Amino acid sequence: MTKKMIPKPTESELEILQVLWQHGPSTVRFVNDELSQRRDIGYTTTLKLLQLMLEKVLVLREDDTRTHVYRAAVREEETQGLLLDKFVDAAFGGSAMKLVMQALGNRRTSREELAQIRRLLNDIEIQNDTNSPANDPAQ
Amino acid sequence: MTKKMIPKPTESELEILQVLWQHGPSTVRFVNDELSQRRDIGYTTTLKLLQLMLEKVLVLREDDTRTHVYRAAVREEETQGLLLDKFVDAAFGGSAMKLVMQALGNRRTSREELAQIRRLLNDIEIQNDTNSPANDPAQ
DNA sequence: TAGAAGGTACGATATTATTCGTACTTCAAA
DNA sequence: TTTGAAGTACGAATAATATCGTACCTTCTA
Repeated sequence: MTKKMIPKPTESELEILQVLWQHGPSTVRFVNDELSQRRDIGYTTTLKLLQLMLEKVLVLREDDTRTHVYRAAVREEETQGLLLDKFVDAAFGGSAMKLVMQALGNRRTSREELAQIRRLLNDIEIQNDTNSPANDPAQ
Repeated sequence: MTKKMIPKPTESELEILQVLWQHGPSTVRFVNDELSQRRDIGYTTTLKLLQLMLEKVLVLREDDTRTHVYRAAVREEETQGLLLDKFVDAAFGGSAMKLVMQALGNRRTSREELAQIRRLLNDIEIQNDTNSPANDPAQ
């Protein structure tokens, strides 16, 4: 019954998860090639990282084949949500609002993206109206 | 001329910066009391952290008085911006958009906050129209 | 003026994350 | 059937953080 608790991935682990999320199940060689495009990293380093991630159950692997295949064991959105929560606390004193304003304020945002956000805002507003009987001034 | 390069603060350092940003220049004692409310931490640990932060010039201090007073040497928004960039890369593969959607999607957002975002979106749109001659499909 | 209270300095230790070398294994091709 | 290319396993070195003990200094007050 206990909802699967995701251990917070480290920077390097996250880098690897990105590869797996983006490309699906992959060999060590493939993951390493991807990482190598971004920075200097040895093959056995990648291998070791994946092995550690396996212990933490951040990834799963198929080892029937000689060349093992790893795949993410944690979902992208869920993991990002977890990290986002911690990040909002750590860097923005818990204010998701300040974070959103920063994120939108300090970078180019295309017309299409703006529209996308507006749609989301509408959805949220409708949901607010539907669910909460009165409005609830923050306490 | 080189714009001051902010070293990326660690988790603990950020915790301390939050205190200094929120309360202004503070003594070690005060910072430690604040941190203690959130977690177990010894006085000398806080002291040491502040001393290390002084070396990295994340904080400045007045030591004319016997009891030193520390204050943030980096601005809140600037630091948050820096961290946000890195975080977007690390956790969201560089897509600030995905981050914003997550941040808005998975938490209660009050009517007032929604309005605030809408205002920001309007500002951005106006600025887009003013500055860019045609629209620039992301490349 | 002795000594307790409350400061600072700083070395030592523990912990975590990252990195890589080396040994061993398996497979396929010459 | 040898050999070398491509794998995996895993211990150990390194680096960065975080934590704390202890020594020492300053100030107040009984």
